[in-house]
Amino acid sequence: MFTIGELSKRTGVHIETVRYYERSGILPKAARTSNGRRAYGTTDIQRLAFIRHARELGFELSTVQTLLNLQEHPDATCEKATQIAAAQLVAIESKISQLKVLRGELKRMIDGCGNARVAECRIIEALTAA
Amino acid sequence: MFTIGELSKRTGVHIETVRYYERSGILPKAARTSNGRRAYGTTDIQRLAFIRHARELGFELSTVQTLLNLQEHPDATCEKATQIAAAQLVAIESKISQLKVLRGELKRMIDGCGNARVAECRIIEALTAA
DNA sequence: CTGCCTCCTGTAGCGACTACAGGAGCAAGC
DNA sequence: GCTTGCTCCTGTAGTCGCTACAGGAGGCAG
Repeated sequence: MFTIGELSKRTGVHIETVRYYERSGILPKAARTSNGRRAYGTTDIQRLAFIRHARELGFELSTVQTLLNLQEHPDATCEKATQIAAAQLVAIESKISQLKVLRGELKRMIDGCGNARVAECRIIEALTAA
Repeated sequence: MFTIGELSKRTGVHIETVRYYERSGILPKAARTSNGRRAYGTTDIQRLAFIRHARELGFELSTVQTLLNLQEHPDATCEKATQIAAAQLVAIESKISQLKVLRGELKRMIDGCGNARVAECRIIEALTAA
């Protein structure tokens, strides 16, 4: 059993975020020591690490909740998990291609700008003319 | 002079967003007709289109504000604009490469999953083991 | 005159945190 | 024994950029 600070260090999740997770129900209400402090065990580390990794992959908290529910039913088929991951993949790919368009536009703007006066600035112009 | 609805249609910015922009100071307080409705002119379309385009490029509203200020001083050098655009380019590039990493990880997860039971699911496993 | 459309203000909600304020407990050092 | 400083607690409000109401007024067409 260790403290919230320890849990935070071991998972890289801020203390306040841990408390937020508990409040929003994605982490169960933590056990308490006699003096009212939250006490965590290895199960909690695992769950929090799962959440963190899923969040890093861009899953929303509600989706992470679904994935956690799946994890707790090892005998079910993992169709749903595949479906969720596939949807996320599509979302990420569309975000990538969208960002690439923006990158192109920004590059053109910057290249076109001779660092002269604002009046002739390609960057401002590009935004104005849009 | 036209209404907020007209302005909205012409720029593709939602009415409520226009009012939000006014509230937050990035658009000046609109002129009003005798019956209290907001009245806009071509200058407003231009400013709003500028904002919209800049937002689409991922600039934050406060940065858009800075760019608008620049636009209003045509005789200044556009160093600052270049600097802002360059910073945005860096941010977008880092986001792209980060997303590519995630894409790779998601792909591997999905490929590894044979749609069997959750217990053997590569997706859940990948998240758990992280 | 009855709908219906647009507009108005003001406030609250979203997602996922983040940042306090104000207070309690506990260990170490003087 | 007392101070200092650390971690912890709760509760609330702020962030960003909208978005979504509620509740009401004006105006036009059938």
